[in-house]
Amino acid sequence: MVSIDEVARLAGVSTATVSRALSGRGQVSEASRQRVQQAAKALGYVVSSRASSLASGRTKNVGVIVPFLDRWFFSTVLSGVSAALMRAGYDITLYNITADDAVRTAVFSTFLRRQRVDAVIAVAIELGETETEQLQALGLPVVAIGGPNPKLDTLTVDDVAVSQLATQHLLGLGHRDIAHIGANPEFDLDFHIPTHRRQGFEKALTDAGIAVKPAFLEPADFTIEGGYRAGKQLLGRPGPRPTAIFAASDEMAIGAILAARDLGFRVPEDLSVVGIDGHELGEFFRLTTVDQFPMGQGERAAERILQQLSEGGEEPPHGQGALPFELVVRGTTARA
Amino acid sequence: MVSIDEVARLAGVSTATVSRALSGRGQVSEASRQRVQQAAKALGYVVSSRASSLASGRTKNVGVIVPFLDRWFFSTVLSGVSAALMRAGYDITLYNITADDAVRTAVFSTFLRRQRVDAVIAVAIELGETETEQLQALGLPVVAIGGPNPKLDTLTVDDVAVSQLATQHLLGLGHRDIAHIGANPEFDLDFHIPTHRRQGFEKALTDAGIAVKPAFLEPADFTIEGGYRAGKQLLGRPGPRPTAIFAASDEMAIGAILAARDLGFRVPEDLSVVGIDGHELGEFFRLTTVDQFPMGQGERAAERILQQLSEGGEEPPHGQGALPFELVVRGTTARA
DNA sequence: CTGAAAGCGCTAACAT
DNA sequence: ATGTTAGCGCTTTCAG
Repeated sequence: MVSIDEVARLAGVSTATVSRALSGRGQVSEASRQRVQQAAKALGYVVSSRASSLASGRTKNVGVIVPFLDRWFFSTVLSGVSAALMRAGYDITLYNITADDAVRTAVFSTFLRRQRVDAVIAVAIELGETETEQLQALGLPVVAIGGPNPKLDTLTVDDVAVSQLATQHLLGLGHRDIAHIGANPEFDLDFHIPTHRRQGFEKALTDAGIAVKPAFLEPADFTIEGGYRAGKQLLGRPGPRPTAIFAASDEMAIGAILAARDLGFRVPEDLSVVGIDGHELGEFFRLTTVDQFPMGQGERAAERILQQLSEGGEEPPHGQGALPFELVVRGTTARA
Repeated sequence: MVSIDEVARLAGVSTATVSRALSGRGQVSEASRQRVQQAAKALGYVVSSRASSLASGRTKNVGVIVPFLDRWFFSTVLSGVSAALMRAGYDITLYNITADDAVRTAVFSTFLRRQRVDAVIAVAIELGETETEQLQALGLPVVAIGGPNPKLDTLTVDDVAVSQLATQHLLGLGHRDIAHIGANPEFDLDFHIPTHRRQGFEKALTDAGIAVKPAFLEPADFTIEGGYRAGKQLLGRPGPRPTAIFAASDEMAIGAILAARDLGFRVPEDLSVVGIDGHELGEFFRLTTVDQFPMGQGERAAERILQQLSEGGEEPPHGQGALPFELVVRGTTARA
């Protein structure tokens, strides 16, 4: 590996000047800068992050914690984080907190404390009291997506508002008998998203003067299969049937659509269905949904971190940032 | 941050002994080891990877290169890699090679050369001549998933055999008019997977004495939507219709199933469909498929790397390792 | 604007 | 088995 000394020698300057010219810190004459850059390129020199980070305290690396990798939402957010960070020349170290509790503990008590990262982004992780403190104790910029967490800088989408919006769309189309798929107490981890989405649904209904029918509340596990089963329940059993279904995730909405088809219902003629998320499959199923732009969430978090890393220690924009969302009307909803 | 000196002082030994006791390298008396470990725990000491890696040359970190994060296959492989590596105490630095060519170039010429990683795993990346050389020039263990690449240690699944197996399953069920969805010349990046899968299909047919009908070869882009369109083509147009469809990916198979349903065909009564991959959605659609265990691929690659990293420089198991696959018969295939 | 030199926190000979 | 010590390859004062 070619080292800084060789570059210095070839450029005819000291290693200090090479360091300054390459990092952009401190003053270097244009002439020196040129010669150093040429020398570096000629030798194929790349600054050793080991040495650089030990000397400077900066690693040019951000740690990203995610609860799942193999689920669409998380990998899409990660994709956004990665794109924005790499563009800025940062590496990213990935911490996948799995079901394994030992791993989770180790990440907070050991992995993150190895001085390998300049900052941390936590994606949709419900942090325990201790974990939040451990994160703060790192003394690094931290941004959490999903929340809110009053102790951390957070980017959150207002789930109650999101599902209100989706429900109001159905209401606006003249639907009165609207069922809800989602709300599953046993599945209410991760910031109580299922609960919030049910609350927004109920609020929209109540505001419109419509009573919430318990029989129209079908719990499901946020998967296509779960949505399918719930759809079968809602549409297949005797008694009153809904004219529209609000599913608390796109995957459940897709499951419900498939269930409706299997039961001989046409969507949207016989049944309207709306979801939430902006899932990649939504387009294919022509699903009306509320997009929450997961890729953009990742990019935003990354930019926020980069900003805190560049600002020479200005007061961090600590607070609860609101994430955008948008109703996307496609083909699965129509007039009642 | 508590440093090694404080631990040494508290334990009443030198920093060298602390280092030895904590890393497990060199001889330390049981008594000293105990005292050091207690002191370290009491102070909450974690070895600084910056300092440690500069001094030792080891980073306890593996670089992983992936072409996409937001596609099921890649994120699932990554998930396997991550699980295995974290279990061994390794961090993973993620390099997402996107469509952006500048980023790709930067990864090979700069990011990977920062001395931040001990080894590299390349997931399903068709490496150029130069890139392969750059990887070798790092002087680190490298394992590539997908291939083969004669210059690197590689883990590959035999795509020709995989699709032969799937096709033979259809043949065994008595099907003679079998269509193929996949093979798309414009989409033939990434190790020519589309081409290999078509070859296996044709080989199985030929071996069974059946001529390949060009009209039964429908190109598609490996998405559900692409499979849907291809299915519509195959089943909707005038002329002879297949009794079975071999789709070169599960997502296309699912699209084809949906197309068949829309056209009024029952699966598997009127039409058998088989896919390839072992996609998470396969279960829901009761899809018969050839599973290639992506999570296992990631774990294997990680284990291979760990092995090379631990073996004190034994001859690396350089070679072309074969990855397992398995026919999973579910409900979308039946007798002709 | 530039160079000399003192570390950054740890590991690995080399002694003992 | 343990301590001493010389770096690892950079960055950053501090002088000039």
